[in-house]
Amino acid sequence: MDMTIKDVAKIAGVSPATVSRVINGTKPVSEEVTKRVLDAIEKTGFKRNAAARSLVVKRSNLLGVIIPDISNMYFSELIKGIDSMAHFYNYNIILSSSSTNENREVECFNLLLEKGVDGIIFTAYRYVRDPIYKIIDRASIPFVSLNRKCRNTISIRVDNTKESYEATKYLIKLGHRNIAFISGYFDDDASGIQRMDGYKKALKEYGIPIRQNLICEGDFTFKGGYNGAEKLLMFNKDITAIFAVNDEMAYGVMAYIQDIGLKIPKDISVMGFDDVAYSQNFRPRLTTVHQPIYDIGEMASKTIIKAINEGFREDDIIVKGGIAVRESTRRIE
Amino acid sequence: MDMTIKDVAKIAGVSPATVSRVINGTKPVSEEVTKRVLDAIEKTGFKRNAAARSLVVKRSNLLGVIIPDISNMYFSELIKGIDSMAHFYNYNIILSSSSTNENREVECFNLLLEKGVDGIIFTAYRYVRDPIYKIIDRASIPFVSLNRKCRNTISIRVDNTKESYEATKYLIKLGHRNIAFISGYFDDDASGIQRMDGYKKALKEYGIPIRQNLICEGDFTFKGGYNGAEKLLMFNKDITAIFAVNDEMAYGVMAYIQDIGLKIPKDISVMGFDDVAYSQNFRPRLTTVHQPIYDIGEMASKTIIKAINEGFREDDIIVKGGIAVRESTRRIE
DNA sequence: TGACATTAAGAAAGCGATTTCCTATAATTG
DNA sequence: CAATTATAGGAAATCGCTTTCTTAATGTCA
Repeated sequence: MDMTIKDVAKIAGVSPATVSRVINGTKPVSEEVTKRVLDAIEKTGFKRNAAARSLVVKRSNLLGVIIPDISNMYFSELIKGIDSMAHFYNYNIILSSSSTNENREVECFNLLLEKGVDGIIFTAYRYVRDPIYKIIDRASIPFVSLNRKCRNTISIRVDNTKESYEATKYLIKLGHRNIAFISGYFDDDASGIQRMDGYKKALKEYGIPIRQNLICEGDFTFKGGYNGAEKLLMFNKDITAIFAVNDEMAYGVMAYIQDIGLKIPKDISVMGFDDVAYSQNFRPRLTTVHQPIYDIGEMASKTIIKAINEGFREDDIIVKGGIAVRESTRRIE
Repeated sequence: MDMTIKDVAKIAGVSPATVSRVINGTKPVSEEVTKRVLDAIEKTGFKRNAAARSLVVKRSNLLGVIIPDISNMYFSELIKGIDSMAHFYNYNIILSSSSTNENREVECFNLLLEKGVDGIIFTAYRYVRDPIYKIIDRASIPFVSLNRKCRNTISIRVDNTKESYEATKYLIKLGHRNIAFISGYFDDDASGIQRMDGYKKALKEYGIPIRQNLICEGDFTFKGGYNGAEKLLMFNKDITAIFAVNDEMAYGVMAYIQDIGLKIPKDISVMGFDDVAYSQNFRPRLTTVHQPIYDIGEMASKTIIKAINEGFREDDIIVKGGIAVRESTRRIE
């Protein structure tokens, strides 16, 4: 049923080697023979068998992508960028949702490795620990880690501390003093914690005391933001601004504020982080730290493909962020 | 560098065949030998080469997934379901964004076929035409088409006409008579058009004249919804409800309404379609036609894997929807 | 105890491509 | 024009695994 290169060769009256040469352009083939081969391919609808091919060329033109939750806008935009650039370079991506589960994450790495991907782009959920480091160190392909520095790996990320520092400073300059913060997991070892560092640094710089009860642990979900806001506002009536460590939580915060009948930004200013697509759309539009998410995705693909071809395995690329000022924050006296 | 089954065999002091049997459990191997093989695998970090394997077993355990835009919430939830169930059955998914481009769509099919996927799940962007039918008819793997009936293919979908009819009826029963409709593309041949049919059917049934200027062509994007609302409300001051053919456009509609200072649902009711995750979150919460998106994804995986194993290629599965009543609609006199 | 059935493990073929090595023909050159 | 060099295309090896076909060893039964 499915045609092989031999079938095509027979029909075109040439050897399989010649068919291969026509397809890949690896060696000159006369015009006349080329035409015969092309015709045979067209006629048979032949598609070369990728398994057989990668067995000999030792490349699959497949990129593995591991992310915690594909239905999170941040990740879907990222993937869109990754896929687009991968496609440009003739790669396809194998997607693997690690959920929010470390074992599953390890499983994803192993599965992708077994599938013979040429490289893996991943965003670790919470931390990167020994089992994953062991896999990375053993494997012979390059890895790109997004949003987190990671040994033996190419990392691409914004300067979380700095961006968060700037965002906090922006709120302070608007006159806010009682700025609450909804973080990621306290035992996270990357973006969440770094963003908290930036927040604290800005407060310190302006001589504003860090109040532990204005800092609330979050989980990057809408509900986490909602609950965080509830907890914060219930006990701290003086809060004038809330800075959430990602946009999804910021929208949760806004929902709570709206639910208790307050207005944004009149009563409370809200600042997010990430600048996912809907933050420019949904009302009120969110003031947030902009990450060029799609571009980071594209960069990840481009970089890993370069790494595959040139053989390097480590780098640390910082991309620029910036504050997208929109409607959810305002100046106060 | 990378270990092969031969290396493992040598270290364990057995033949490659035996190693294969231990890994796959295809034939009994004595306990003692099994242990030696397992140890060797552990020690070497051996991962079997998927290319070599699928070359002989003629299966890749890979599912192709083609969707127009992964950064659209509807599709990302879908993919989450697909991936989750695929993982359960030991499959991985290769994702391919077709963008909103027919040529690219065809390319995606061909690329996935070449990669040797065992089946393809797709959501066509606008219509399915000859080039794609040709591919489907020629291929020896099963296809699942989401949200659209399609020849020689297993389709899974909600009854768009019926659900849309019910939604419109719901608005009518709330007292609305001047119900505007923002459709998909007018030349779409599936969900968009079917949803419009349902809308018209309900109006007819209640003796409400269909006013062509209350129907506006949309494109499934936020901006499309926003612009549509603008166009509709600019010229038809009597509109009391707007029914958009998907949630993203419904949020665009709501944004426009808010921007001109009107209130939802006090001044205008808004109805969506799809019930993506954020529709339960963002305020005001959207009243919308519920599709069990994640479940449809799971079902797609399960069904296609069954089709792969049992060899069938055609079916038409209708899943139940229903109206999720929330905050964006209200009763009027 | 001899004949037969069972069982574990090895040898070797084969999956469908690519690629190296080789040959036959055409082209080039002194 | 003979000798050398280019060039197109074929034959066969190879990639790493699975699987069929054997074989040797053990167990069973009359």
